[in-house]
Amino acid sequence: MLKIYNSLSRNKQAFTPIEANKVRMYVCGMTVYDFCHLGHARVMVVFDMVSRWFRASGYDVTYVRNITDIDDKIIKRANENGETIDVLTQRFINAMDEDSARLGIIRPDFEPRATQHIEGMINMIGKLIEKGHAYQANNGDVFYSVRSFADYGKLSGKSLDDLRAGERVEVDAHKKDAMDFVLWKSVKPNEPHWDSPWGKGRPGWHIECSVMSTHHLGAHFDIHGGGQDLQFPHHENEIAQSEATHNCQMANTWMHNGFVRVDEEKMSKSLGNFFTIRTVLEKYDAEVVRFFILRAHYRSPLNYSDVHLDDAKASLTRLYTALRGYEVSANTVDWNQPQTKHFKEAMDDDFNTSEAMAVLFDLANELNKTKETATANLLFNLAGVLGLLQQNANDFLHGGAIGFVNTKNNNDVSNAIGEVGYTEVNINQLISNRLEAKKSKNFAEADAIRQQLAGAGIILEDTPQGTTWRRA
RNA sequence: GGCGCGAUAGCAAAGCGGUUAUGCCGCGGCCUGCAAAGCCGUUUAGGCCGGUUCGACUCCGGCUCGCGCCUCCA
Repeated sequence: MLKIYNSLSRNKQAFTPIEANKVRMYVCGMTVYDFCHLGHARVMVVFDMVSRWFRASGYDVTYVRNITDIDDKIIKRANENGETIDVLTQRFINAMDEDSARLGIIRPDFEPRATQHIEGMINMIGKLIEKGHAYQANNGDVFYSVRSFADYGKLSGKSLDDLRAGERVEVDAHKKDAMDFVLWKSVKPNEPHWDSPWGKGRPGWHIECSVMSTHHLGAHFDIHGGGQDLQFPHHENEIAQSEATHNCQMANTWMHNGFVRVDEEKMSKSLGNFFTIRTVLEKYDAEVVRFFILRAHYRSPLNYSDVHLDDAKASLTRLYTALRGYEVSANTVDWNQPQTKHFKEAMDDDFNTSEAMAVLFDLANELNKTKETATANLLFNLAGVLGLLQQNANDFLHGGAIGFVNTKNNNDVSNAIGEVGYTEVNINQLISNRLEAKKSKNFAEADAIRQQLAGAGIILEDTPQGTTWRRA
């Protein structure tokens, strides 16, 4: 039985789908005005893992992750760059898709863009005004009246009377209550706008998620996810909008993943301490990043540093080393074996990937001892549930380092260290040379070759089947 | 000021009221021409103070420290 920690009830609860065998989940995605950083990577990887586990558990999953493609920061950035909003957002959507693909993310079933749902937003705002939950202020903006929604604060556990609105940011004088939030912003010079019953303008941020989730999943769906920082006010506001509009619960389960931190501080654009996914991928294999994210529980804070990435790489190398040389193929996992059962119990316990991954290491250990292809297959398929170990083992082990492109593309191995680096051809030639030296008991020569390669980060390993190599 | 989260060995990170988490690193052994990989073994834990209990890292209370949200943020 799958249990999930629900932010709404603040405890783990058995998951019961609204409709048998179906999971409908919505996750707040990115605002596309810049490259995705590791915090975004965590949301993508975590909810990819969640959707994979539901599918592996036999559910028919509909996964929606939105794209915010209209917002203050986008407008500002487009102006700064002297490009149109469409060009800017499309560029970063493309970049996001690339990053996401490299991290092994299965694309969500729907990736709606806010600008495709303006009409739906206007409709929902209209309903909210009709029902007395929203009002147009005299500056033309339409606000949601938080005091009109009795349950406001139920997700974040906040009480309107205890909040310190205006503590850090000046309150808009047009609001009735300081915590009221904007649904529709009236047009300003040189800004994109749409026609509406309240004049030309554009939507606020919160309304888009209520509208897009309703559009794809209905008024009431199973899971709503996102980063912890969205719990308040964004998700609280979504609840206020959707539940006031539809008179029913919006999502049964609210899931929030923990932050990625740098030096014990939240990684964020405003703090400027962020690392973009593509920067990190210049140095580390994307699977190392995925492994790094999944080996921690999704709700725990995750500290980013090169030391931790190196550690993750070493761990993943152990798994791939075990798998090297086996012909593996995708199979259905039998969940009744001791190890798979353990894995399943861990995953069913609020997606405990840490513990589930311990099973992968148990299997690697068993494989190293028994050398049974069946065990290799089990390891491959079980890891596959998490989107791990799906590369060819040698490809992973050979591809570890950066900067070994032989621009001269020749087979001259005599002077290969340095700016040129080694190609597979170079390395295989050296291995063959070393083998000859070993045969003639010329160990000094053999060791010299091994040293030469080691100096370039290439480690040789003699096995009964011959010599293999990997990048350090 | 309000609300919430966390503190596990050198590092990372889980479960669990009593029985090896796991990975990296270190150390010893086996293996190896020597290594590497692998295998076997092994040193380092549970912020502090109380309480409950036959027994607590695990439950309860207090304290200290760190982090997050209350502005946009994944």
